[in-house]
Amino acid sequence: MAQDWRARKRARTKEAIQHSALRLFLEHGYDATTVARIAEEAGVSHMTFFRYFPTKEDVVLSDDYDPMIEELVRARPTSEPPIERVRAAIAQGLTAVYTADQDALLTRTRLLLETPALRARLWENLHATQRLLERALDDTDATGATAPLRLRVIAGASVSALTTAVVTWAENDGHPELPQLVDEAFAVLEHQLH
Amino acid sequence: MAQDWRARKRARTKEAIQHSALRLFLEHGYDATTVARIAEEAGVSHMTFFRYFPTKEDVVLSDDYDPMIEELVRARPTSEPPIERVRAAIAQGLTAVYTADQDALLTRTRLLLETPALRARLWENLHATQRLLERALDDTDATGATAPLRLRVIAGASVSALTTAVVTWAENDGHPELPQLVDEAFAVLEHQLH
DNA sequence: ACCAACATGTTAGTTACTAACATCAAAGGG
DNA sequence: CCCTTTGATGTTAGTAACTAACATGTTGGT
Repeated sequence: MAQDWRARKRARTKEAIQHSALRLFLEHGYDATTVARIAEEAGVSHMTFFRYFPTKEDVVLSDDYDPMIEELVRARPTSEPPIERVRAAIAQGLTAVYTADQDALLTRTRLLLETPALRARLWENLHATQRLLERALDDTDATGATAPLRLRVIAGASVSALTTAVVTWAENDGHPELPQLVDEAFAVLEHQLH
Repeated sequence: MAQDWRARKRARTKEAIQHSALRLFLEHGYDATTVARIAEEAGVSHMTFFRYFPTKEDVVLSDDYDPMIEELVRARPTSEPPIERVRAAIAQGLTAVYTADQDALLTRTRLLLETPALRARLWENLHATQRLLERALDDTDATGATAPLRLRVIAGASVSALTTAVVTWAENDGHPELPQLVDEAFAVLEHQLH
């Protein structure tokens, strides 16, 4: 097939850029690394960089956890309380990611938290995840209407708990294990709020 | 005094810049308004702009709610459960701000939510507020140590509930009243999580 | 062999933001 | 009343992220 060759080449180029970028970011820092330098390192022009990543930040931020989480949440029975659906889905998805890429996840999280420009975009991504959870939890999904306040608050609290766990995990150099921290964070939400 | 004259002049210049900026943002949009144009409108050079606001975003984002919230939280008796301290403090501070600047608050919130660059920075500010709450709630404040996970989760959930309420309020053109929405959001956290 | 599609390069912008130096006005001491 | 110092502002010249327009090559189908 024709498309296959194209797709593979695109994927290779994208990975090359991402790889070079992360290498340079870790070695010299995010701000000190220019897009031109990344492009040079990856053997492309700086325009090619922007064809693959709309902004410099996206090289670090792009991941595809959101679709996975959405599927997992929708897969949980609607008879469960919403917070339980989210907790279980995140626990499930997280262990998959965690066992596979633990070290990479820690390095990337550190870079994200250390770099102001990346932090800002990261928080915005989290609020996008919140909106995604709202839609996934809302069965009466009238395709455009916003979810009721209760579901929005639950989605927000869940994202916040997850974030707090990840931040704490990174600040403590990866101890204790992230899935355990996430469990503890949700336990606080569910039983220790007062 | 000498300082008074200086301080007043600085304050006037700052307000002039902020005022011109908001006017232009509302009229032509954030991205379509250049810093140079704002400076011209305010009758200063573009460098003066950056001496008062480190970035273009800060013209819209700078407010001083955080110190107020911190004081109010610390003022609540430590015998109360943490979430109740935060809820009460926010309710208290909010009604003050709300009754005084309701319209301005709505306009500004709309602008913030409509503009991607501002949204990103806004979410980051909220996470700064979360860290502030963590410190305010932590009595054993060992000046550098991070708060225990329980308090971090509570602080995060509180900020998230407040944010969700504000966003919902702005999306519904200011109905119902913001303080009521905030109350409802915290009620969900405290009694409707399962 | 030729044509269409697509990835890439080149070039020339715009704009946020920084740094170095100049200017000007007011403050305060002699 | 001058003179020095200090703080606010302007000017100029840069850097770097991003955009738009157009050119070039490379691949796949006919």
